Amino acid sequence: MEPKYVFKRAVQGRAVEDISLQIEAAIINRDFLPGEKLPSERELQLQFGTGRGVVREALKILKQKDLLEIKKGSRGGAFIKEAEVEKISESLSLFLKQKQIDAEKLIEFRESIDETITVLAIARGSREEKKALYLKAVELSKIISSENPDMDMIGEADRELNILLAKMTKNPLFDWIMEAVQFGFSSYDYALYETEEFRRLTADNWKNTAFEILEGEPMKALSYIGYHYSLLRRCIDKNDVN
Amino acid sequence: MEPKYVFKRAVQGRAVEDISLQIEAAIINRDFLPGEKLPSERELQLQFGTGRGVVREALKILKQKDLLEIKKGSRGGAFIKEAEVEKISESLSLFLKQKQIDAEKLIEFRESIDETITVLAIARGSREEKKALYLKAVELSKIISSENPDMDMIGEADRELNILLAKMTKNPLFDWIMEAVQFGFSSYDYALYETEEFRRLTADNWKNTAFEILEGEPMKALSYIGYHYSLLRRCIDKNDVN
DNA sequence: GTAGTTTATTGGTATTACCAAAGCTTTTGA
DNA sequence: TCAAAAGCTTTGGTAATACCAATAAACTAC
Repeated sequence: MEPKYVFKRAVQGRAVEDISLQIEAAIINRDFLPGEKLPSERELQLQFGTGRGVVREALKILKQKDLLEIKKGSRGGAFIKEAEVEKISESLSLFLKQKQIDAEKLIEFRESIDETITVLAIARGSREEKKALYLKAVELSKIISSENPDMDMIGEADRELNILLAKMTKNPLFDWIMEAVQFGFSSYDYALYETEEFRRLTADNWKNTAFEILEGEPMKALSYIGYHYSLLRRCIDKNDVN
Repeated sequence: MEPKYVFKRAVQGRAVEDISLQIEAAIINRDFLPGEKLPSERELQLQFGTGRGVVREALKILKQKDLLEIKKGSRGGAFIKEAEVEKISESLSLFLKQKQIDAEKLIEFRESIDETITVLAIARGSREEKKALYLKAVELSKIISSENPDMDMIGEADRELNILLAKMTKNPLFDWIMEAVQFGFSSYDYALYETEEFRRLTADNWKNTAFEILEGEPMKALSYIGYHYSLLRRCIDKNDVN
């Protein structure tokens, strides 16, 4: 069987770049659909008229761009991947990490985004989603009132709450931004759950927020959101020696 | 001279991943500062105890992540790079393309950010900055009322207005995000300036917005911001055949 | 028919050799 | 004396080859 798609010979001297661009273009152009498989490395090597090494380097780039998923073994290969927010936010969070942003700037930013998200979530979230959010908040409360609360579970629950909320906006951009700021800066959030007092206050506040979202009360929900960040600020101020 | 930093041997079977993670960690951890150079590929190969191929694949990944800049020749090598917003917008725009996100989602997102930016800009921008913003808005008006308005100049002025505004927040996150979402999708903004009618309305509106910011009137400024996006939406609706 | 074994495919790694670009050093020539 | 040119050296870029390792399908024995 002849290949479904034939690539052009790569230009010498910048073969890796050329190859990755050709493949990327083909994907964007929907010549390969998500789930489909690229030819094997050995086959690509022939089509591009290069060594296998450059093909591999190109594939690694595309994998990093979250365009490909690579599987080993028989019937393995490079599969076109459906882009996911998680991977995209990674690049933003990496950027933020490198820029060493201070806590207050980040909190301010997140708070503003969170307000919009909350309003949209109330407007667009389905009743099921709102219930799920509330249940997750209750779950967080339970984890926290247990004897020896597992910090990892708490962090995970907090993260999931934020993600659930962002998803309810039905706008992937909010997903993206929330994932990103959280991805790199969960450390700040952990601060909220370190002392018993803040732990309880925060969990209760999440429950209240989720409740008002369920009730469809934007102003009340927003006031709880504000309280959340006010708690966070107090925590950071106490902990940080900066 | 012995190397400044020594990496650990890479684990067999996922050497590329391991190497790229080790180097990334070292960069994030500031073991290498922007502008500094990693050891040569042949040196890294020794430190990681691997072949040169995997080192190269790892470096390509980090280059794609915008962490490295690679130069050929004597005194060449992999240099640690100062992260730039462009890369974020690139990956964001790739994501939006792949997901086929429609304009409305983008507008919605930008509008919400813009509102916060405006409020913060009024609160934190210096009088000089506010004046500069207003002057830039006047300049845009002038460009537009000229005989044959240069679309590139218009686009540039619009972009600068947004940047000025974002800078006034004194929070770089707003800067970055605005740039990121604007960069990839300036095409939509251009739509606003295509017909003579919208061109004038938009420019006037910018002037009004800047004026209210100068006056320190957040509510009035916000209402103009809202009008800006309402104009944008009408434009897109008219132009887009989707 | 099912469990275990073999085998073919495909990505992962190592090695080696050579090319190409770019900076540095030496030579050349006025 | 000094500047242009030639050559040298370092370092990334590419090719070719061989072998390892994982995986799924085909096969075999019971």
